[in-house]
Amino acid sequence: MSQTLDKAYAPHDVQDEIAELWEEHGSFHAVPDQLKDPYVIVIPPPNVTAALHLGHALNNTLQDILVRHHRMRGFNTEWMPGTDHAGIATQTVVEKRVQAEEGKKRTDFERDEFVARIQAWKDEYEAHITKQLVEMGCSCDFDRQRFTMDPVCVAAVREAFFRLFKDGLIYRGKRLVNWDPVTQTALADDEVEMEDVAGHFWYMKYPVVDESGNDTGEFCTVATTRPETMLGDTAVAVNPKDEERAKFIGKSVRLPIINRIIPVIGDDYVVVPNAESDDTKARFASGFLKVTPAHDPNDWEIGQRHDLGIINVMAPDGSISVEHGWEEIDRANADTFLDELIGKDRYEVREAIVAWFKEKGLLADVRDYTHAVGHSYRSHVAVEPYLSDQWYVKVTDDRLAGAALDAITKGQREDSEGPVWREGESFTNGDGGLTFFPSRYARTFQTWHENIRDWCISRQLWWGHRIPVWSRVGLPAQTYRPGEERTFLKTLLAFDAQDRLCFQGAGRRIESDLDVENLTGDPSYFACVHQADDEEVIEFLEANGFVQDADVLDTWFSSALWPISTMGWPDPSAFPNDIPEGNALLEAWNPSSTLCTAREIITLWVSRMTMFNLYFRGCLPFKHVFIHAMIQDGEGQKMSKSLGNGVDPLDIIHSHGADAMRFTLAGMSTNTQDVRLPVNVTCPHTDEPFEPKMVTNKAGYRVMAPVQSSPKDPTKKMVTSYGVASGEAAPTDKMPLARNSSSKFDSGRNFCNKLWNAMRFTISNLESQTAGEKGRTEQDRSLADRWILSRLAKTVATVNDAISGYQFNRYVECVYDFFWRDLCDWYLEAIKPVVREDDSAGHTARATIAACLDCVLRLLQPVTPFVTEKLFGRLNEVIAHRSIDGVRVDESGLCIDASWPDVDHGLVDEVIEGRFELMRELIVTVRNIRSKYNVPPRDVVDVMIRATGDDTTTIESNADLLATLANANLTAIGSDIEEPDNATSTTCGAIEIYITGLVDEEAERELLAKRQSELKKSIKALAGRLANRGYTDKAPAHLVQQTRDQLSEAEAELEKVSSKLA
RNA sequence: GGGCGAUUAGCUCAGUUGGCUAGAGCGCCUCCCUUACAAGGAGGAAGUCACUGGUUCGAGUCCAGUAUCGCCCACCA
Repeated sequence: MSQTLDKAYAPHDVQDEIAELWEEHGSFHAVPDQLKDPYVIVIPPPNVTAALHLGHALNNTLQDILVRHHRMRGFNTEWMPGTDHAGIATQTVVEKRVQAEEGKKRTDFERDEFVARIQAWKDEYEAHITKQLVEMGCSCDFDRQRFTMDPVCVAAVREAFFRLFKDGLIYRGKRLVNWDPVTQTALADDEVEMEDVAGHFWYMKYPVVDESGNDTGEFCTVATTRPETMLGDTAVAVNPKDEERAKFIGKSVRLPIINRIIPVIGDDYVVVPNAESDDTKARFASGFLKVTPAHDPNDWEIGQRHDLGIINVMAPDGSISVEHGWEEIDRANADTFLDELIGKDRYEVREAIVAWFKEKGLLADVRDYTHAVGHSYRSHVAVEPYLSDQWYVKVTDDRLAGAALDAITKGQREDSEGPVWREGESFTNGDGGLTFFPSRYARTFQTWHENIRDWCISRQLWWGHRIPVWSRVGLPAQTYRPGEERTFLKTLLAFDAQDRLCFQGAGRRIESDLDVENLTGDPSYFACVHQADDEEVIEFLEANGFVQDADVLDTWFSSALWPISTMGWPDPSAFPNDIPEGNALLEAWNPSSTLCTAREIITLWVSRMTMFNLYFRGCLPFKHVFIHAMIQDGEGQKMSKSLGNGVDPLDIIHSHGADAMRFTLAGMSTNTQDVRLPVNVTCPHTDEPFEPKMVTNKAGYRVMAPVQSSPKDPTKKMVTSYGVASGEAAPTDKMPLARNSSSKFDSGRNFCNKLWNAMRFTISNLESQTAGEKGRTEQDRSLADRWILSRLAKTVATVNDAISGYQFNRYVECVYDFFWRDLCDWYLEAIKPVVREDDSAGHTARATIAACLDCVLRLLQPVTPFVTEKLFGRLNEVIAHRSIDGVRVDESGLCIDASWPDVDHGLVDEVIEGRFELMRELIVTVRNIRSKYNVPPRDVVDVMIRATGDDTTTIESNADLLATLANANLTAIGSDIEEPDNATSTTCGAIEIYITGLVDEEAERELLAKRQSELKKSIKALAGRLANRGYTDKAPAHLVQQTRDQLSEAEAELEKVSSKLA
């Protein structure tokens, strides 16, 4: 039944109803369809750490625009949603929450028990995120929603790990991790906070020795901020270019206290001292660098380059220890002073060592020095670089990084060699290479791969994919009888032959009997188990003293597989409930069409997906990478939960509606890299705005304090520390957070309302008349009809072009201009007198407006789906068949399933547009006069017009437009009109306008004088340009001609204006 | 330190192979509640396009440098 539309668009009355409608129709679901071209987007899975913020809202709005657009164009369209387990971030949040609410630490729980806690958090946030997506109107195929730890994804992770392990692309290596000695856990880089510390540079003298170990009397004076690590020094380095000190290279020094003889080596890394330098380091450097590979990342690198020894001098709690990697001989040779240091804290030892050097006369100098030191965000103590064993993916291999480089599309790769993908191994869809939008980001991708380092994939966490490797590492030494061991290994080989297991020993793969025979009693085998559920293999290993690695994989390992794990790779048939289509999914939808993401993730994610997809499936994960802007707050900081400045899209939906939010966000999506979005806070109970308080967050930025209102007293606002990132309270429970909003979204809301009312007007007119078959043909069209259809044809073309080039702001602005500035401001006003008439003009106007508005709804469906769907349904009730000559639109029950407008380019008519433009200028000129003379809106003015040629015909035959739009009655027109006495006169280009009955000399002179000065200025500029020989000779002929025309027109008008003033 | 980007109206931003007499939304000023819409309509004011040079007939647009700001990566003996 036909409903009446309310006077204003109320999003909340419409959104739920429309969302249900889409769900009933299953409009979001897709199955592979060979008859259609695929259009597939796999969502960048948001972290389950926290609710989505406006950055996600932008990301998802743009994806939804692409998806809805392609769906309407008839593509086999799939948008696959899901979430990421976000290892460290999620575990941290839950740890904080448990600590805050129960006062317990993670280590107070069993591993399984704590993982269950995290799982519960994940369930809660996954539900919230899904709700946010639904409310935003995202047309994701929720039937296929995935999570990075779902069984399908687990299977993919196991397969990928196993294959890489088997192919020698996963290996075990040493790495310095950020170690927190208090909580005794490793920290991710982003959990380390830099704090400036007022410390010292100590200059310590190491005696140089000769071949027999006797002091030569020379010294190398090293400069350090961390004297305590000297116990682990294994070299002193100098820069070979350092003329003064290079002579020491090749000599040796005796490390004080320890009496270890260590070499002096040459390495470019060392800074040459320079007291005048701008570089602080050069001013403080001594030229001799103590090298402690076990306790400093750079020293580690140097150690690798020079094959130096690695001596860890600390226990996990940060005390000095000789139990974690010392040679016995070092202890034996050391001074007894060492015994006094063992077991003491690193800072205590620092002072003791400095005192010792001073006492022995080996302390050359001490200088104050303030520098940044990494601190644990948890315990706030200085982080210790700590040596540990980790798993690595050898991404430096050509099969990974090399393949990713080759994937960059021709023209976006710097060295211009183009795609180097091998002959015969064409990309699945033959589309060429990986293409970035905007193209500059291809460079980020390229440089990353050119400088890539092996990827450390193990994390000391509980939440994530457990590393599928079993070993005896770290267990008490066992006795192995060689014979039994051989039998054991041969059993492993048998499993290997069945592809159920793969193992490495002594750093390489063991795959034959010969390898087994050659093993020389080193029991540190690493066995990778292929299938997660292969109990037989696991039991066998564990029965032989093997235990599974305690670590989990880096989150990005499973994310890297996202485009294929979501589709069931490697074996979809194992998951018939999740993927009933089997292999058809991967075949049809991998590679996907577009990855839509933010630039921060190019290295972490885009790179790894590309490498893995190419390696495992031989094709790209996606063909286009679209990088959109980052949303910043009003202070220019990135919007993120951890900074406490995130805004929940549901807040904006509350204040402005989902469509308004989407419309504004899409309109902000320019090709710049940052967008600022100032927000203000409203009280949740009254929506009254109030001034937010600014606070300093942990990163040292000034941010808006999150605000909550007290549940007892809604009018009382309280500033609290932000809930979500710090793991305090979920936004859905306890006290409601105050809502954020921003006037930026007003334009979107206003637009939706305008659309709503334009439709109300149109429908009322269509209802009042039979909306039949009349008026659809070309020949009955008026100037206004033809003009608006010409504009429509151009608009559709521009929209198509904008969307295919990911120019979302252009798309939105273009439809905005057409709908508001052309259709509403001019066309609707122009047809008002005729639109209700039962004549040819009326029929044509009705058919034209119905077709135009139908097209507007379709063009806008991708960006404002709710309001357009609602109005589309309403329009359907009034008139189902809306195609007219040149404009083809199908009859569809739902806008989401409707066809994209098909408009003949032949409707574009520049002559018609020129005529309408003439009328428009005329009307604006008359309005301008009316305004200056304060003529009341209802009063009709009489105008006489002097014009020539075509202009006369155009104006005469469109006098109705003048009457309707300027409330002006054309009394006379012609080339021979004489200026009446009782009239005010003005010019509009070559046309002269007299408005009779209006006489105000002063006002008229004022207007004319203003016009005169404008014309003079213009003439001066134009004439100046033409006087320049360079311009007339070299500029394109049509431009020169245009300038001449403009000049003569302006001169003619100036003459008229001046004569009136005279 | 390496890379990327920004600087245009009071605010937030457009301006895609140089042709601009520089635009939009919000805000501001004047008038209008005219039966689609006051979340609206008509009219208006407002910018040495960060600065300095260069290329060009012509620079907001291209090049070099300076200043300020932001992001990513690496790092801080």
